[in-house]
Amino acid sequence: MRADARRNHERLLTVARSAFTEHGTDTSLEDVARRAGVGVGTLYRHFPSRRALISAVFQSEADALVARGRELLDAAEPCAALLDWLRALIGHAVTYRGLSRTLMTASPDGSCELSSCSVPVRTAGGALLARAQRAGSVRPEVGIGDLLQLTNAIAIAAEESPDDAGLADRLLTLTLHGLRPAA
Amino acid sequence: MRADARRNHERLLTVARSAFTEHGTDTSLEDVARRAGVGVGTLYRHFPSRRALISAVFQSEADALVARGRELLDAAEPCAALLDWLRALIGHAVTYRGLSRTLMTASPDGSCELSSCSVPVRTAGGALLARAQRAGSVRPEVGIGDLLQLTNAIAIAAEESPDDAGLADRLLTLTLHGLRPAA
DNA sequence: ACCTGAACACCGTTCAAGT
DNA sequence: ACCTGAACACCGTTCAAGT
Repeated sequence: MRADARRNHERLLTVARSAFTEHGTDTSLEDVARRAGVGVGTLYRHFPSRRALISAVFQSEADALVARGRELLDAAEPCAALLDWLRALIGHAVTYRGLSRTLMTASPDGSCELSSCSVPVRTAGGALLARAQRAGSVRPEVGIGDLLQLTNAIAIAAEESPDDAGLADRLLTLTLHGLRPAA
Repeated sequence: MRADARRNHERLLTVARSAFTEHGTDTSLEDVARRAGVGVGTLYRHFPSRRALISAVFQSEADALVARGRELLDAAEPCAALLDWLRALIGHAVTYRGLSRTLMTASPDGSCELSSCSVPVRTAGGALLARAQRAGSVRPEVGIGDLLQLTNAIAIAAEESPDDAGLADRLLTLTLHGLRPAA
């Protein structure tokens, strides 16, 4: 890659990250290009679709989530570890408004642009869930796919109610109660 | 209201209803106007915003939900009645893709265009929830606001996974488990 | 090899002119 | 009193021309 191309690539990522934080992932791509000091065409050359750009921006957060998941596998309380991790997931989703929506549409197999983010995240969550299930603190019939969809749904609810700061946590707690096996 | 104005109003409602069913509530308003045989300006005269149009279309479903809620207040099992009603709510939301999103942003007080729909629905749900709580089958600290936000969130997850027909039901079941008081 | 930005298509919304 | 549709603003995406 040519030096200027590489610089443009990185500039676009930086600008896109802050634009997504400020205005959500639906922000104007024209605006991103302008703020990065490049033509729109250059943006499309580097990131052929909005999803590709979102994916690239989210990649580092996804890595962090996977790393956090690995740490939490050693935590004392498997169920609390799972909750912590889901909270972290929601935190990322709320930072980039609209991300949850994009993640929800990412198919579980590796077929779309978001797979490089969503598949490892899914795997990390799956490990935490399985551990909590082995410990008997989560119902065995719950799947990681369902749990992630529900968590993303909660993130969307939180995005839409910015004035209710505790909502996501309350809904997550409710969900966690639902995960516990019947007595 | 003049006769032609009344006819236009009804035509717009009919067309909007089917357009929302086909393409979701994000459908092109220009298209709705065209299919109704009126100019765009006429659409805006009758419904000054997209939300106003959505609200008008949803009004009759909201009425139906309220009626269903009243019936279910006499059902034998308070908790099962609540579940039935939430399922019905999700059904409406899935029919009009995007509706849940709009409903989620409707404030609980009567301040926005959607209040004429959302407030009565909220009240109906609140009655069913309160009954289940009095019967001791739902945790007392859960509020109707949180429950509706979560239900709408589940509806969004279902919309985004059209290939997984059972998703909404599974997530709703999970939630209902969470509502049960700790043993 | 990469970049630019004009060009095209599309949509939401408004408003002057018409009936 | 109501309707029409052209006009404006905005955005996503493509591609011919430039370096």
